[in-house]
Amino acid sequence: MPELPEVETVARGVDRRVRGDRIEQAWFGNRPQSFKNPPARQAKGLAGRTILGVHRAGKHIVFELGAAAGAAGARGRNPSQTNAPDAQWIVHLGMTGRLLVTTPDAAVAPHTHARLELASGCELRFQDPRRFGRLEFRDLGSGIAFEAHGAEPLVIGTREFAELFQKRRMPIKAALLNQALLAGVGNIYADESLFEAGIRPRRRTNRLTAADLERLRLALRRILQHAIRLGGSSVSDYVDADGERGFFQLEHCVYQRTGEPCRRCQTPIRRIELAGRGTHYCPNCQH
DNA sequence: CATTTCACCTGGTGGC
DNA sequence: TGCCACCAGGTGAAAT
Repeated sequence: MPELPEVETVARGVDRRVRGDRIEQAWFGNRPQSFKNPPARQAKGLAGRTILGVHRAGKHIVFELGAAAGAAGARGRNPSQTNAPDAQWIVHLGMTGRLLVTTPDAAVAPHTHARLELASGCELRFQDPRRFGRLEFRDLGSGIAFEAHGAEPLVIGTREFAELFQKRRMPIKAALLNQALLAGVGNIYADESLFEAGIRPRRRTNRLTAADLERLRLALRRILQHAIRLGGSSVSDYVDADGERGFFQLEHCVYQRTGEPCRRCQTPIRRIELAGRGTHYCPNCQH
């Protein structure tokens, strides 16, 4: 399932392939739950725009878009010399979303909900069988720029991280999954970072010491960075923008290893349900 | 207000 | 071999 490392990998791959390209036209499907605003409006807003760059914010992929070229610039306004974006396209992959750069003649996979034809001849395709993903177009002339609600786990410092959790009483794993606190952590990396930090998932956040929280912050950062280097975790059907799988699933210590021996102490990994999610930990290494 | 639960989805899996 | 119940989980709304 796409979490921060997977989304980062996709965003980098897409950026490398489409930065500077122009969207000739866009085709959208009609499954309403895939769209935060009407697909016809998204298609119209995207057509003709230039892709200035693509980056990740939390679990979202943000396309920064420049004004439609050509005719639009002729009308008195400066043919915007600046690279300031005037629109954004925001992609959330949900559980099973894929964002792929393909050739136009590649077979269109089932559950493809959007296709962007680019001036270079490539196509950018969004497919999502389970439809937990979301597509959103924002015109920055009339709306506000996208912002992830939570802090970036790779950037946040010691004090700010501790302040996020010290006042709350929920289990630490539930807090890690809360995107309004930290943006980008999902089920895999919550379990793996709690193992690395030696903290049980049910521990209440306000009962954690400053040392616990700092170990957790560093564990999160180390694991997320390592996972990004390995192209993310391909546990179900995750692939990057070129259709390639990641390799971090080979290094999981607890996630989906129920009953298997802990890599550190050989104790069987235990599975519980927490916040409605399968949760995995080592009863010996985590306290 | 803070926290917990549940519905939304479909492909893959395991049991019979 | 076929059929079906069940599970996976990110998010936001509803419930507690």
